[in-house]
Amino acid sequence: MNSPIRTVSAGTYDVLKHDIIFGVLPPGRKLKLGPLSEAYGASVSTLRETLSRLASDGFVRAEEQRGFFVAPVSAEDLSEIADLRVLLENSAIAAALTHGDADWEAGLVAAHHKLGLAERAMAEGTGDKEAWKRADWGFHHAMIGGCRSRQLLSLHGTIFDKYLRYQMLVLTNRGETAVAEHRALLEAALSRDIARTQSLLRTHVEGGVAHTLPALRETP
Amino acid sequence: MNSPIRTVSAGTYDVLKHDIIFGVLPPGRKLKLGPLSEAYGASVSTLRETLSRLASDGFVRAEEQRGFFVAPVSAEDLSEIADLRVLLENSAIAAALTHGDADWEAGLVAAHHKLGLAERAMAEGTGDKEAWKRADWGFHHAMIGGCRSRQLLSLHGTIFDKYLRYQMLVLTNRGETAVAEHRALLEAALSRDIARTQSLLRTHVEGGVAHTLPALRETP
DNA sequence: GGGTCAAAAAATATCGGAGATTTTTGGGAT
DNA sequence: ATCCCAAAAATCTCCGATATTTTTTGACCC
Repeated sequence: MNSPIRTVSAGTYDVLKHDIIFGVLPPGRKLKLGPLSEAYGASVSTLRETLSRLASDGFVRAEEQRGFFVAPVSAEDLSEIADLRVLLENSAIAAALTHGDADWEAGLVAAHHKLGLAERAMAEGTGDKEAWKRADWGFHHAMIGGCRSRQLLSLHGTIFDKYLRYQMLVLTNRGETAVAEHRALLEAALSRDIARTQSLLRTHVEGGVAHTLPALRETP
Repeated sequence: MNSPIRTVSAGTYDVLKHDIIFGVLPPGRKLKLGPLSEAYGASVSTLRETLSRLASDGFVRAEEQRGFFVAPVSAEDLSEIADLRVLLENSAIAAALTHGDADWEAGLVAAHHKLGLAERAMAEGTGDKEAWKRADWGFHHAMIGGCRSRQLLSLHGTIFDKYLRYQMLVLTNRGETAVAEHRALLEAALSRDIARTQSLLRTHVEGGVAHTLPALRETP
């Protein structure tokens, strides 16, 4: 086993990003360097580096001479992010369904199985919200993993995380509907039906947005 | 007049990004913190912050414990970036041609006029390569400016800059061809012909790639 | 000649503090 | 009560120094 001697910066980046996505640090929250330094065990200089990176990714807003804030949320922003996710993910789907080999199919089936376990656990109340969403990411990422474009995968990853933050924010579980959509996506992908897979994805994402938007308006 | 009291960090970010895009710092070049600190007039800590941001944007590669490097280039990478540019820009074009108002049309015509001046100056040998490319960016950005999605515009801006680096790297000027393509793009956009504008853009970008790829293989 | 290993050199990652800027506080006038 | 302004507090920005890691050097052995 190789021991990943992570740097402090990389470590706090992960934790901070996680805390933003999963709502520990709510949208708009002022990120004061002093307190954060203590809370996350990194010096102010290191934290600035981390926050600058998160600002580049769009999870943090940096205002010169005024500091850092958790990126705000809005209905328009969610709508833009969802549109971009569909655009990028559908483009990747077209490429992946064209180029995908046996390994890709195997990985996709495996990821769907894990997702199924997580979804069942959630339905029974024994699940972990975070593990569930990680499995969700795993499934979608396995599907587009065969697209052969690092740039596209990288962009999609960032957009997916932004989309995920909105989902975690309102904490909605579409239960059976999402389960059925995931199964349909798997089948369409395995049968290499690009148009159908893309159409299912669009429905999948738009369904999630429709579920999220009302709850979002309550707590802006 | 608002006084732009920029921070050192923001300033070096701009200069560094510029130097990468315009080839002052060639692909793969090791970015040693000490020398850079002297050259760009910022301390090591501040430079780290800047380089981290550029790494997030994809212009710099950061390897833990080993430092920073200018992002490498490759034919595959260019191909991916060009595909993404077409995907994002065409999506924005559809929205902009749907929503664009009088201000949008006026801005587009103005940007095209400026681009024409810059192109003519280049043809006569009196032009500045950098100003020319800025005008190019101005035109394409004016076209998609009416798309109403900040997220999309932001992503497109980054991808455009990456594409631009490849163009500057091989220093090719397609002259008359590009001029004609820009005029055709303007006319198609003003007549709100989405499909035609998108088709023209794809040709425009793929033409640029075709011109860039051969020269790229010579100096990898 | 080529490979190995340890010490030296170089470069990075991190920290704490000094100086500059913004925000808050609180007294006094309208 | 509200507004204004100066002083104080809080905060950000930046730098130089220290600790840790990687790379280079070169002596030694096979």
